[in-house]
Amino acid sequence: METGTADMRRLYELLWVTPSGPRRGPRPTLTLAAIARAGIAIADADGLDGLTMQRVAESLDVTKMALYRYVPGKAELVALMLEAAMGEPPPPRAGVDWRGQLDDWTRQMFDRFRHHPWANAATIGPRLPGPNELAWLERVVAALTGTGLTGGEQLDVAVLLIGHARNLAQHSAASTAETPGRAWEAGFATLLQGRAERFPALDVALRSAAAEAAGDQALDFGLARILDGIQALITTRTAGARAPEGTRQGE
Amino acid sequence: METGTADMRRLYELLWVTPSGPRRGPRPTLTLAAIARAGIAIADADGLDGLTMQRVAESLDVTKMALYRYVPGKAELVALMLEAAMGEPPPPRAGVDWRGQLDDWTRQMFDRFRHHPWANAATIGPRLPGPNELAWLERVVAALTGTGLTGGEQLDVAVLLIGHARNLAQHSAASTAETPGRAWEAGFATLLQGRAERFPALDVALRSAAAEAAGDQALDFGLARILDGIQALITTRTAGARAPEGTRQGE
DNA sequence: ATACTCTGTATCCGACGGACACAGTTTTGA
DNA sequence: TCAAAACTGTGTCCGTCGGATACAGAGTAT
Repeated sequence: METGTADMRRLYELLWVTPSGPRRGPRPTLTLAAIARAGIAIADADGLDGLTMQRVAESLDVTKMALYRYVPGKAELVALMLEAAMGEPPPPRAGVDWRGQLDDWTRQMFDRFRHHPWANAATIGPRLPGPNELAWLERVVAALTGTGLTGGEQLDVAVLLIGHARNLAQHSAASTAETPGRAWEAGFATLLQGRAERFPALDVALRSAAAEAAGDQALDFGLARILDGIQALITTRTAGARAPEGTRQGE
Repeated sequence: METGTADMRRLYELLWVTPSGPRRGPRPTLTLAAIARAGIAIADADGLDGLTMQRVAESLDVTKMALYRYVPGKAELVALMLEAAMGEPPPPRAGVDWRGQLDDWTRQMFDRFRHHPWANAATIGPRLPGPNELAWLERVVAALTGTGLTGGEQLDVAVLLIGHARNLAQHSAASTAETPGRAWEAGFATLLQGRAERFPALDVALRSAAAEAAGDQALDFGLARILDGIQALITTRTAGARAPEGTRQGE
């Protein structure tokens, strides 16, 4: 792996530069988009471990090495897949305040990650963002423009929301295959059998949680808390000092 | 990979069952703890990709196959490493309210993940938690006992905070090797060169952010927002069935 | 038509995770 | 006291995967 700075340039061209000019040799039988699509289908089914250059090639009726004419390596293929799987962000609903926009945005992001569980593993470590990824980011910042938050804070909000969407998608991916609701807590409860005195508070919480509702409540809960916190900050900003909106960094 | 249910039992014994009784054959030259320590050292240096059974064995002066007498496979080794790298949670500071406890807790968790960047990749997907992991969870729930939050909500808070710590540790790991501060945003700014009309809000935010302070502000920002949101919820709960503040969100 | 360039292919290699059989060592039971 | 049993570490082997390289055919430009 270890995407060095040398491959970085190649990856940049793959993600950002559109194919150009008249070609010379025989026409390519494949497309970057088709390759990414094939990879996504495989990874959706069997995860990133099941994603093999061999399997991708077979599903496209080509040899494994043919793929390397399009993609420098597996890491770059995954980057392309990620960009394609995210897709363009949905257009913002009109007439919705920042809170509604961020709420929508986070749930959309959650859905994308949920439909492509491998995306979680693919987004660890530093990476070069693609056009779609930046477009998603743009939506958050645009929604927060005019709220009094500084540019850095707007980016911090984006980081926070992306993290929550990813985190919860991962948690819910675990419970999908098994029991629908609180499968996660169910496993913990089993572990706590006969160990209640070692984790007393956890034991009480799990027993209490078992009687509550199931579903995606963890996503809703965290999102509501985060948005409440942001709202509190915005309130103090807009109600506070009428200082000019410039980049005030002091405090 | 694909840790099936068969290996699950073996992993459970590795994580939860203490070695017992009189052994029969020759004395083992290694220890699970020593193996985990060696693996952690390697993964800290070169990541999970650099972690090889071969390298772990070499650093312990044994053959690769000798490790398989202690650990069923690499996945289980990583699980042991994770459990050891997390360690026991630090004891809660006395005389601190729930907010201070959760603040401390999240920063401690952040530090662990920051010191072991591979832990981020090791915690994707469903897994069997070890004693230490459950002990960390216990701390959060214990801190929230008596705040009026239900058991499920307490667990949701834990999920939220863990996610934030992990997420920010990952982001800060990227900027460690390069420029200390906002290296992340710097790369984005380069990408936006000549593309400002495509991502207008993002462009403005990045220019504004460049003038602000750097450092771990993203961790502080998100943590403050999250804790603010939790505090708002707790306030409505402890205030009883009285009319809560305007944080009520439609369904 | 010819030279050039690009595509897909076949072959090969090193690294890695892991299976398996074997030899040596220590404890247990007679 | 002594052999059987059980466990440890080792050497060897295999399948798979990512990737390098050289080559033959296809299509384009001059």
